[in-house]
Amino acid sequence: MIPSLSHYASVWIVICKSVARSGERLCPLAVSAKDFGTGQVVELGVPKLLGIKRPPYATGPQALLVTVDANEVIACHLALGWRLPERIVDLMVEFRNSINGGPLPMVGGLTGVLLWHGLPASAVVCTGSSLHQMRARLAAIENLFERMVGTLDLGRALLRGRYMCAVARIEATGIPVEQQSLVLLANDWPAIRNCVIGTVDDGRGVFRNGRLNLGGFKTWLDQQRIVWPVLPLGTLDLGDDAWREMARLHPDVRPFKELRATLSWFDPISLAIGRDGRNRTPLRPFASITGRNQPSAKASVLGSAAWVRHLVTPQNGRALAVIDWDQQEFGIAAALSVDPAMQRSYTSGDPYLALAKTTGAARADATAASHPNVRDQYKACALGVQYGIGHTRLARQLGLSEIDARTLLEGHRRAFPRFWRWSDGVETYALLHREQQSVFGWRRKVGLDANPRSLRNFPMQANGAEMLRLACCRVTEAGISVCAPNHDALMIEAPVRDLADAVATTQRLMAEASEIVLGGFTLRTSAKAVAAPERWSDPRGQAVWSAVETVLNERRPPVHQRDRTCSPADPRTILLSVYRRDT
DNA sequence: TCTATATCACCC
DNA sequence: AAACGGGTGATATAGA
Repeated sequence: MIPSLSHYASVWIVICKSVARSGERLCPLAVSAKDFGTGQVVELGVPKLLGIKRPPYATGPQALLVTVDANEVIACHLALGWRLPERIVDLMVEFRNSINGGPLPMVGGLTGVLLWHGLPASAVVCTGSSLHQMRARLAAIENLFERMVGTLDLGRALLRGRYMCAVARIEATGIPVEQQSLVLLANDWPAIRNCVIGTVDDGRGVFRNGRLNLGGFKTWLDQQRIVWPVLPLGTLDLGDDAWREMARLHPDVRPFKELRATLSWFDPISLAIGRDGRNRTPLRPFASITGRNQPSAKASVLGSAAWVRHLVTPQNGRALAVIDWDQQEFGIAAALSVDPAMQRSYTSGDPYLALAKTTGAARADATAASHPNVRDQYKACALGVQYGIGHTRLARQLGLSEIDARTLLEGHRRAFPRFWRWSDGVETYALLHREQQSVFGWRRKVGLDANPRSLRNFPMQANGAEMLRLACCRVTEAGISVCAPNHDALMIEAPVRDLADAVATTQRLMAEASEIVLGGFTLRTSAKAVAAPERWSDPRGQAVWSAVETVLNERRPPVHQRDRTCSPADPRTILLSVYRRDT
């Protein structure tokens, strides 16, 4: 046995074969495992697998499980009712961590990793019986483990493996969506979309043929006496910033802004909805350079335009809550830079106003209500600094002169000098060591041509991801149903009477996760909840949702029919599966 | 005609 | 040369 593994009673290589239709829970087909010490092999296939009540290998703290898709293995455990492994290492995740930020293998999957390490890969791509393929995979993974084990940071690899348990649980839970509206949308989206456009446009000719009609838009702007930002060539600036700013200044612009996403790419058929009406998408953990999850945007209701979240509705007797860290990245920067002024700003509860006060732009007795504009400017400044914004873009974003934007940024530098020294150090360290890493060892290789703004942002984003992963672990391990993580937030679900407790527990665990990642500095959280039969709502998507709902209501069956279709004996889910695109 | 790249939407 | 980080994805355009 390899020395670093000597205190494990057993080390098992485990692989699974499974199928997962879009939106459905994963379905196990086969499990193969090999005892790394003794060479004993266990092979379970379909019907036998389903009759076995416990895994054919140890799962306690003395047993180490090694795999290349921990999520799949754990999902199989969940589907089979097996207890979950307490110590699991995912070699694909560890490989990704070892090369992250540098060039990727030419080939994806296990094959690419084997080739990268100069190990034979032909056996895992060869055709043959299912059992033969499983054996070839198992042998290849054993080789790979022998090659990688010396370089593994086992403690941190186990933390990432623990997160995979949370991922499998969350993916199995999914987000409840209200199916009648979804079925109506999926059934006739092009027509409904046109009706929604018509409702929002209301005869003004701003939209035509499903897209913004420039002539009609200009006419409407003239009528409204709205002066729209113009690009150097004289054409209207239809970029994101211009829309956002104009929507803020002119409420009538907002519905048009919200409509743009709907027109350009939303398609209800693409949402991955299971027959039980839950939105399940692979979270794709560690898919981004910073270690964030990266679920498919089109398959998830959380990845679509904000109005789509109005489909999220808890089932009867249940309730949902979203809990997010307040100003997470600002808080991380304050903690890691150990900037006392920045930490005081965070702790004050309103970092942006606190910054304005520190610079002298607002008096000590100012409030968000009394100084909304000053607060907005310092908010944009503080958020922009996290991404390394320059004065030109800040000026454009806020409609200020470049001089004024410089003054804002200079105020940030004077208010938080320790943060700026730390940020300089982050960039210097990354370029010197050609590497960055989060507090628990999510690494990124750095080239000398790296974008300095990316280097300076990495600690905030990567440690934010670390914090979210730890929270996912602790909240799911506390027995709370987590529907989805969302970068700085968790969506949880519980029976209505239990929700308050679940929210309180989640908030406590998220606060503790922030302390663990940030060395004692606590981040606040905020919660928003909704109970059945109410639907989730998002102010950003309100206008388009209202139009969608108006169109849908004309198409809903009359109430006496609706009662029938809602009864358990006649599940609407059958309808839904008809419209769902097969994988 | 197909693929690579760029642009512009959205999310955090 | 660009000057706001990390992504997904649809669509348009350029080039083989």
